[in-house]
Amino acid sequence: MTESPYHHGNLRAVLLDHALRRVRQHGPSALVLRDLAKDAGVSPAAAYRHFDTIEHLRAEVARLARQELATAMLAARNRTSRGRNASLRRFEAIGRAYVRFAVDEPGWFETAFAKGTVLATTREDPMAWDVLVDALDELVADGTMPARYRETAPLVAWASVHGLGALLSTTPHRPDGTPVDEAIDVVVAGVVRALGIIR
Amino acid sequence: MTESPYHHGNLRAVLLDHALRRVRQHGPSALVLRDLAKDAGVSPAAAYRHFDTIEHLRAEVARLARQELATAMLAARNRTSRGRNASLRRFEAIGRAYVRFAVDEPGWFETAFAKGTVLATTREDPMAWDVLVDALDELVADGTMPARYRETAPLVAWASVHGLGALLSTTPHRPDGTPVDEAIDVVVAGVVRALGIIR
DNA sequence: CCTCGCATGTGAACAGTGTATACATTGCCA
DNA sequence: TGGCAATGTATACACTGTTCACATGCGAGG
Repeated sequence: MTESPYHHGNLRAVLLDHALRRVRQHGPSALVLRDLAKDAGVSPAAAYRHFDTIEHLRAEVARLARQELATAMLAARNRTSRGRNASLRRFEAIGRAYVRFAVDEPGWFETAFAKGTVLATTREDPMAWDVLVDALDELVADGTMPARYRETAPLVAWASVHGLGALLSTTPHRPDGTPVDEAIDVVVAGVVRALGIIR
Repeated sequence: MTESPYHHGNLRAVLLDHALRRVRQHGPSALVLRDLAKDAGVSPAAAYRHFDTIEHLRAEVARLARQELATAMLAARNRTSRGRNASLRRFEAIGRAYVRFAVDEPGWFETAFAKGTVLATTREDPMAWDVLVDALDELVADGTMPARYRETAPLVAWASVHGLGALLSTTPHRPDGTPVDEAIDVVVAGVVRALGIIR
């Protein structure tokens, strides 16, 4: 495959793949049309057969980045062992994974939430949101979390981890400040208290 | 003043002023050198006598935007009446002001925390950070907040309001979701609980 | 007071962007 | 098999940031 110069068939996917790779290493600003075209061995104008404008391409890459985030959260969730306090440990693992993703993959994280790319966070790709909601339902179901906080819990939890993630991925890690892992523990513990959970 | 084409003396300040104005209305992407030069009635190259590169200009504009944020927080703090629970109401007012700034001035908020412009949030311009820390000290001093949470409180509070602000200013306000004011109330209440404060 | 030096601004150019348009190629289907 | 719609090319254009040689004028030292 990938022989004929014309019609190699999946140019759209190839462009997105290279975009995701570039953005991962060098951030959203590394997403430049002509470079992607060169990566794919194609003329710059060819991209316009698949994306009306580069903003549309950018939006799609952002969606894929958000998908990566959801995958990381889900993986962390499934990595958690069963047993005592499993629901709480799962919930904490998800939160930690969110911030970890922001720190370990700053390029993807920044891309995921770049202005103009998010049309409706919870509507369009409910994956990450659903992972959170399911974890919260579990907490209520086994009595770990008071039901009265259930309604507001998603926003409280999401704001906290998103804020920490944004701060840690934007600000270069200062050697004097709190180490990353401690910061994560602190914020996750804060969320747990905010949800009325007593350990 | 502003007569001689050459050496109008405060070009640097004028450029920053126009940049702040443009960025306020149309976001960070509206910061284009040639337009700023045109605004100031000056050749594009003139800017290079005051800024090595546009990134330096951007960084300075970001600093000014963060200063606006701190000013808004301080104003909200001082607008709070004295009386019963004054320290808590002040603290809440500060948090609300942070998110309100993100919602009401998305251009400035986004500019303030754009990647690469924040060298060390808490170090470089401690204004906003200090406002928060002072409010927390007050809470501990009058016994509203347990002292054991004092150390981790700044990070918990900051992450929450910054996260909500980032989400609300990035995501266009969806008519179906929680109204902005309710979202703010929910998150602020969450922070209060996370800090072990019982109303 | 004058003059010369240095800070500041100008003009023209260049490389790198996204994008539009006219044209070329190919796969597919009637 | 012939033609047509989908896909890719070549070229050009407007708009970025940036550089460099040159122009200007303010202010300090004779």
